[in-house]
Amino acid sequence: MSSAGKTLQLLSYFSTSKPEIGLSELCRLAKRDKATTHRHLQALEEAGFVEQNLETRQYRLGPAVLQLAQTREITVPRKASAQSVLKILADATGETTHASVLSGSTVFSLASCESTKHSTRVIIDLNQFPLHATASGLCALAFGPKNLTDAVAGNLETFTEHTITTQDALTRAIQTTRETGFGRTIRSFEEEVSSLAVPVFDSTGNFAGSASVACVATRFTSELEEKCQKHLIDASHALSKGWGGVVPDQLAAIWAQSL
Amino acid sequence: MSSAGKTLQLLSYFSTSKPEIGLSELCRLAKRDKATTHRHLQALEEAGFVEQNLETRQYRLGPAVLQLAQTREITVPRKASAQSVLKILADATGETTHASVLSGSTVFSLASCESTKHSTRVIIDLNQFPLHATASGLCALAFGPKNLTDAVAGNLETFTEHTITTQDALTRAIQTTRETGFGRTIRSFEEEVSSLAVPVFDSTGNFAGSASVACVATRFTSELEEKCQKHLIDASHALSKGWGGVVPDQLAAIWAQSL
DNA sequence: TTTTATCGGTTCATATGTTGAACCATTGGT
DNA sequence: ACCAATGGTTCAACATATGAACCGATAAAA
Repeated sequence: MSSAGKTLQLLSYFSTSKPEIGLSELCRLAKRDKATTHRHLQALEEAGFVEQNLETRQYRLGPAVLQLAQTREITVPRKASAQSVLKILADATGETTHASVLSGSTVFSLASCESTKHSTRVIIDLNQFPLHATASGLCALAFGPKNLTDAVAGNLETFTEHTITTQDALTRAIQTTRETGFGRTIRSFEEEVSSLAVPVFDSTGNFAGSASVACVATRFTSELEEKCQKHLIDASHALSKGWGGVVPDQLAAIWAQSL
Repeated sequence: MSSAGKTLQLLSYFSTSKPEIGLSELCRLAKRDKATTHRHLQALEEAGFVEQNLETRQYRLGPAVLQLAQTREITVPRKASAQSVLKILADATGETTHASVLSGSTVFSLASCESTKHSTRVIIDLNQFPLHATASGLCALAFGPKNLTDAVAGNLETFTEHTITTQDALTRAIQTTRETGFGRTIRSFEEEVSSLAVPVFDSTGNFAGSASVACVATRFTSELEEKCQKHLIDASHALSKGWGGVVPDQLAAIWAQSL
C-alpha cells in the first residue's frame, strides 16, 4: 500500500464510539510504527483532516471533512434522500434501518436510522461492510459489478460461527439473493443481528447501494421477515427514485411473485 | 511536502462549482505529473475519498467523506470548537466574548468567555438572544434566513431607551449590518453594554450563528471598536472553519474594505 | 525518593517507495 | 487520415518514507 493509502487508512479508525485517539493507541490499532504514524498524522493535520485536542493531545477528525462532505452531497445527493426513506422503513418495521453505497469494490455506510419501538436495538457503527457477511454486501455481490467477486475471493474473514467461510457457500448465497431479490444474513456478522437487504439503483441503471433492516436476532420471526420484505421493496423503489434510477423490471417481478 | 500531503491536497480542488475533475485537468490544477497524480487518485479511490464517474472517467468526491463528516459532527460539538476561539478573542480585546447559534428562528447562547483584563466585565447569562436588540440577533436577521424578519415583526420588546422599537429603524439596522458586516448595538439590550458581532457559517454555506464581543459601554471607544472588528473577523473565519463552512467572499471583501 | 511504565514526539542511517519522461491506447474533432 | 486531446502504464533514477533507538515528561508503583 502506498504511503498515502496508509495515511488515509488512519482516518478509518475514528468512529462515533472512538472519536479521539492518541498516538500510541493509533499505532496499536493500525499496527504501525510510532514515528511513521506521527508523520502521517501531521500530514492529515496540515490538511485539516484531523486536529489535536490540545488538552489531551489526542487526535480527532478535523473540519476539512465537513467541507468535503458538503461538496459530495451537493454533487451526488444521496444521504439526504436516504434519510427520510430510512425513517419510514424504521417506523414501519420497528428495527434499525440502514443505507449503504458501493464505491469501487467497497460497500460504505451512508446513513442509518434507529427505531424507537423497542428498547433493545441494533446500533450500526461501521464504516465499511464486509461483502460476504452482511445482507447489504450480498446485495452488492448479487446485483453489483461482476469483478466484486474477485474482491472477496480468498478473503472470507470469520466473524461468527454463522459467517460464510467457503467460496462455495458464498456462491450459493449470492445465487439465493439473485433468486429472491433479498440479501439475507442470520447472525453472520454479529451474533445478535439478523439482516435483510435490497439493492438500490442509480441513474446509470446500475447497482448503487443497498437498503437494509438490521433486526435483533431473537425478534426475527417469519412474520417480521415478511413485514421487512414488504417495506424494503418500497424502500428500494423510493431510494432508487431519489438517486435517479429505477428498479429493473425483472427484479420487481421477482419481488411481486414472492408476496 | 509528503506524498500523503500531496495526495490529500488533491481533494481540495473539488468544490461545488467544480465537482468532477478529469486526470489531465487535475494535473494542471495541482501542477503535477500525470503518473503521480494518477497514483494518488488511485490511493484516494481505494479509500473511498474519490470515485470515478464511469461514463466520463472523471473523478468526484467519494462516500467516505460523508462518514467522516458524520462522525465529526456527532463527536465534535460546536461548543467545543467555539471555546478556544472565544478565548483568543477575549484575550485580544479584553472584553467578554460570546458565541450563539441559530436554531429555527431563535438565537441560542452557545458559549461565552470573560476576559480577566478588567475587573468590570459583562456577564452574559442569557439563553436566548432577542433578535432586534442584540448584535448577534442583528447578524441573524441580516445574514440568516429571510423568514426571520417575520419572527420579530410586531414583537419589538423594549429593554432600554436605546432599544430599536420600530419596524423602520430595525430595517435600517439590518441594512447597516449587511453593509458593514458587523452587527452593532449600543446600550440597546442592557444600559451598560455595547456589542459588536459577526456572522458564522456552517457546512451548508448558510448562516449558522454569531460571534460577538460585549463591551462595558463606557469603555467602548472607537479605538476599541476597531480592535474588536479586526479580531471578530478572525473569529468568524475560525469559527466557520470549525463548523465546516467558510465566510462568503462577498462578506470577506466588505470587511477587507472597512479596514 | 527512586523505579518503572506509560505517554507524545524526534533523530538519522538505511532502503524502500515515489517520481516523471516517455510511452501506449482511445476518443473526438478537422 | 491526421492531429490533439484524453486516461492510463512502464521503469530506471533517486528522493523520501521508514523504524529502531532515543529524549523528555508525566504518573503510578516500589
